[in-house]
Amino acid sequence: MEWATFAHDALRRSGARSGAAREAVIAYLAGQSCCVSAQEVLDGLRSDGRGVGIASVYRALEQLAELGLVHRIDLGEGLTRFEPAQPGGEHHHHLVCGACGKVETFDDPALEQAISAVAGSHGYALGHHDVVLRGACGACR
Amino acid sequence: MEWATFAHDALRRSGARSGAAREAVIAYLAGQSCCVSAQEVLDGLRSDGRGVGIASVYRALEQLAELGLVHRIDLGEGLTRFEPAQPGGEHHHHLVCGACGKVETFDDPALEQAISAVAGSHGYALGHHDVVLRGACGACR
DNA sequence: ATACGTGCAAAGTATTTGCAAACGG
DNA sequence: CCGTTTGCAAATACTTTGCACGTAT
Repeated sequence: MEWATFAHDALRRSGARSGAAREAVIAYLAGQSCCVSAQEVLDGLRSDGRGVGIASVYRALEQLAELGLVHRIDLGEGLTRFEPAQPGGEHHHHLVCGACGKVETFDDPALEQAISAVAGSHGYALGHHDVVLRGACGACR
Repeated sequence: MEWATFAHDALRRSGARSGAAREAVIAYLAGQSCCVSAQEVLDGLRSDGRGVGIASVYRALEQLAELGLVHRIDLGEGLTRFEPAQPGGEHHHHLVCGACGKVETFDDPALEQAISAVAGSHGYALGHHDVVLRGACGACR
């Protein structure tokens, strides 16, 4: 199922109404593969000729995050990034090159298992988790 | 070796002079086991009767971070936390309880190895990395 | 002496909130 | 209709910067 469809369903189920700004944010996010900032969302919508306000972008992202439809990602730049969350729980983490700023994603079962084991051994019911690796990418080393 | 001593040496080597505010920040951090915010550092110094300015705290933390003497940690609260970095490279990561806000630290070799393997397989020279696990702690579940 | 460190206040940036108007069910 | 959503502007929170003065070397 498309993420946008999934998001619409979840919103409807939560009792939310439909509105132009949030629809636009959902459509924009659905076309993103990796994390984007609130400002990037706004710029994307504005360049499509939509007169959206930044506050509506933040409100939409906040609402989607509360429903688990987007994940907040912090790459240490002093701003929050957001990305659509897959319903199945599949997720990836991020590798950031400190030299060129490139951001790559990765997904590693051994890492997930280690994380799960740590949470379990501390008595935690694991929720969301963020892993951000910083370093120098192949081209920049 | 004490972290404070290590920090002093590294600062001297970098050509920095000594100043009251930064000394106070170093002394405060040396007494912390886990991450603190800039405001917490300031409050700690102020309650010791020191007339330090918040700007000096930020400047000291920035300088220490650049020398690798403190690590910036982001737990997703919208502010940056700082903690003294051990010279040997030993470090820990964080578990945050979403219900009570408790922050615990952990250190897991399997996790570190998985991280190292991921970075290597992507051609990255691994630098610093942050792992933040969120969930419900034993008491809150 | 001279450059670095410091404190205050002002500026800057990201995000949130108050509010009146527009809008959906 | 009535409550949600929206855009704007103002407010807030954290962090950085400008500047005059103090201080270490």
